[in-house]
Amino acid sequence: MIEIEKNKILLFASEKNWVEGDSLMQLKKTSELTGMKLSCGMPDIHPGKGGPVGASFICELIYPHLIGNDAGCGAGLFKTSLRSGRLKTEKWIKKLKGLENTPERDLDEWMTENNVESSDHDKALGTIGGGNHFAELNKVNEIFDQKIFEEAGLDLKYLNLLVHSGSRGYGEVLYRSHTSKSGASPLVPDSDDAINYIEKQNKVLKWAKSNRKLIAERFMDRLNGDSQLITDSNHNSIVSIKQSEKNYWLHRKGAVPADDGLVMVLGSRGTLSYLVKPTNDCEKSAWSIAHGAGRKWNRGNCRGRLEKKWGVKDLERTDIGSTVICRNKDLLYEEAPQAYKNIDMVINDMINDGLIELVASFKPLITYKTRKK
DNA sequence: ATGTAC
Repeated sequence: MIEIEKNKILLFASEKNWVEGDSLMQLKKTSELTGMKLSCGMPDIHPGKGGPVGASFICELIYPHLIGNDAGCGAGLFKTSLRSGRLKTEKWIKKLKGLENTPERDLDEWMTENNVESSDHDKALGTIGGGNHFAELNKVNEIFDQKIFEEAGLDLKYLNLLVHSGSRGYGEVLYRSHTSKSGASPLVPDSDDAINYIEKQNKVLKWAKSNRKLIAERFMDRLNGDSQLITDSNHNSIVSIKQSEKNYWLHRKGAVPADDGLVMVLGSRGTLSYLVKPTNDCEKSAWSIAHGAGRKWNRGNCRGRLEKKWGVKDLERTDIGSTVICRNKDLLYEEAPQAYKNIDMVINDMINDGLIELVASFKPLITYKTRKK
């Protein structure tokens, strides 16, 4: 951990972890906002639109623009009924299609069964979305803590599904409800607007979690199997916390709660992802840990940097042997493993700072993004 | 990131 400003700005990264300068400038700028008590950069910090991605903030006020338009975005890990000893990868790839479309099943029934409140965004429920979102079938690669692994409900003999998605248009509407008239200005806690915003946000967070569950079910419908939730954590949210009898608002942007069970730290599609157990020492990082490898290149650079050396066919197959389903060519390049930092650096930094213990690692087999051009 | 924008 590097103390950029004593008790005010902390960076949970080692000296050898390359961190883009712009993201540190953003971290500093954010720390100067009115009411900001503590700003923490995670080891996967990189520049974002309203502030850095991969950061947690403890603040007296509420700043929606720091969270952005995808509140509730997160990752869910599901155990599937597919045996890991019987891979039918080619057959599965053929069967996986249409996940970007409105669900074919009876949504009303599903929403009732799963306690999802109806909203203007029902049609998007169960769809993956764009950007870095995906649904990925994976295989346990290594178990570091057998006891926690088993207690979590995982089993080496079965494949798992990792779903990274968010709140789709619902979060966008929430974001705009504040920023269209108030921009980057804060909400004052206990004001009607603040209460209303947080209430709406909490609905959005629930919706996004349900979205991941339905994506998992739709994915497994196509492979004639089922899925069982192991752990789900969002990485874009604002929650209230109490510290020495005072109320604060904990903002997490591309950072995962460290006080709510096991967490999947996402690699790129060409590397392992890690299931970790946050430690009680995470108080020092505002009860937050990194959400993934973190971008190395911004989206606009990727195709230009990679196209000469790697074609579509190359990128559809990763070094780790997994297959990527992504018919959108720009997106295929934007989300190439090369565009991300090394997940092992992020994991090692967190271990060395005492933030996490490893439970298991997972190797991707099929990463579904979109069949639409 | 987004039922994507002048």
